[in-house]
Amino acid sequence: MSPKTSVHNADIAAAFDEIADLLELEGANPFRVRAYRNAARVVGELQLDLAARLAEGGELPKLAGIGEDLAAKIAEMGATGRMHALEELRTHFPAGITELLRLPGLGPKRAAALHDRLHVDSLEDLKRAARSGKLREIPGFGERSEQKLLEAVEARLTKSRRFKLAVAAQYAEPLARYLGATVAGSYRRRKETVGDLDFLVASLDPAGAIERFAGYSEVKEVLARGTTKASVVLASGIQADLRVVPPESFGAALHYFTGSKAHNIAVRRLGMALGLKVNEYGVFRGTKRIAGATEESVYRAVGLPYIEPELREMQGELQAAREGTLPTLVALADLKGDLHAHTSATDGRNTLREMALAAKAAGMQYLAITDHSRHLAMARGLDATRLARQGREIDALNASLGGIVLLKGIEVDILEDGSLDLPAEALAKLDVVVGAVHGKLDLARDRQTRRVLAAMDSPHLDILAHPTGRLIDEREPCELDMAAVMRKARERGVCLEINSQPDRLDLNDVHCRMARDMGVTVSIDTDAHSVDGLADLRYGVGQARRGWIGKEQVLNARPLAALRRALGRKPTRVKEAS
DNA sequence: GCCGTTTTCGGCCCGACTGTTTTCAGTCG
Repeated sequence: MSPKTSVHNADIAAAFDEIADLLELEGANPFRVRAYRNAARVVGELQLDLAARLAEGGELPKLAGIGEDLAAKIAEMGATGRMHALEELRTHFPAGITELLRLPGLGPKRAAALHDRLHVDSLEDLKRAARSGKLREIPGFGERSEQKLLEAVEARLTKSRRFKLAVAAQYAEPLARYLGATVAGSYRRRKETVGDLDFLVASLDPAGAIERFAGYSEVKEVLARGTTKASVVLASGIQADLRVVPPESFGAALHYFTGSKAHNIAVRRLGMALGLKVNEYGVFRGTKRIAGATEESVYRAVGLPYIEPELREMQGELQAAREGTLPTLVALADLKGDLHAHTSATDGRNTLREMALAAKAAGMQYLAITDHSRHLAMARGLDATRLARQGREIDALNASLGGIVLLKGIEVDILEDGSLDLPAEALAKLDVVVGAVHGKLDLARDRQTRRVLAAMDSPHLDILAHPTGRLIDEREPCELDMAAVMRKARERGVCLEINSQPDRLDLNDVHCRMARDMGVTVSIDTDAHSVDGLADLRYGVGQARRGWIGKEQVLNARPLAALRRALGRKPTRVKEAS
């Protein structure tokens, strides 16, 4: 087989991560492990498709943290679809062992102990061992960790496998291009994770389209194959369905396969009330097709204006459509800049200058540099002195670069008592202060809420970053009274961030809608840790759109002058935090 | 395993927290 096109950056990243896991279990040199982890992150974030580049006979670009050895492993995987070193390592351990490491509170040392002493090799094994009370008998474990692990493993086992939107995109986009297809389903609705991929092709030659689909180089297994539809599993494990319809049905089919199911049912019901039949082939009066070539025509036939895919969740969109009050959703092109980004001064990988040039190339008017503050030791967070020095560097760059303005900022830690991790004098000199909770994510709800509300009472805080701290499928959101946070945000003129990192998407869609309904301004930011991270903005935009948010409610949809006015005009402190 | 040399070896972001220990290893960010 020629798997050249079937390897994506996400696959290479996953292989490196798995090697890192297995090396850790073996007790390998931690710096070697870190090299693999770092490489996984670099490759995973990269916008350039490495295997495609290699397949075209191109050279691997020089990437920071990828030396001779790792480059050879990437090349091997690009050429063969496999990585020998990984397969060799796998033979040292049972297959399920790495999923244990994904559990919070379980690292390589204790996972190895479980394996060695209890033969726990999978989530199922762990559940049994924890239930039988055997875990607590192992040194390093106790009653409490037994209980916590049991909860974690049960939560994990009840979740079906879904792919994060940005990962799914790596598989969906090349296949859509290959087929000349549109991706429908929850992918088109920009849900944060997707279960499978739905492709739609308008063609008078369905057999040819099906043939081409089944012959795609990444197809691992053909589950079903008919004359107008087929289902396959791709090498990545994601299921892909193709439906082929004639052009006159394309809009109806696109509507049908975009969903959500509840939205479709409601639209069909509207049609029925008008004596119409709505299905994936069109809108029919009796046997006469009266609409279906475009989605607009389908909606028009049932008496509605076009409804954007992100809104089709039965969250009031039909009523709003009837009343003519559908929102005009924010679009990527509306955003004028980014207010949360890191540099190599802390845990970013690119310099100030590189970030500035990349933001300019991406068409941004401004980019706020918001490195971490001192409390985040792991990131070598900035103290007031280093922050001031960075400010001078920014002044110099702003004087020399054209076409992009760097704003001076900080991602300041919100400490456990709600105070900010830098002195007020230092914060007062900045253009924008982004505050975030990093440690102590597991405080009880009332304490966590008090902490965040107190931080928002600071006259310096402009934006509350990734408000819940969740990591999709990895870490639960912290316990927070979001309604109280939103009320405080509105009262204090603090913006809530929609963090665009594909692992975060925090605020999530529900909270975005809440912010919209409560009139809270949001800021859609990348939290980029590299120049490639700037491209994640579209994922934040997707969540904002799912939350009905329009550009007037987005801080960084404002041009620079208006942004500066907004940042400078905060309500005065209303009352001290108690 | 990478990197940058002080050029072929030695350093590599490190402090806080937790539950377990009784002085700290493991985990996290």
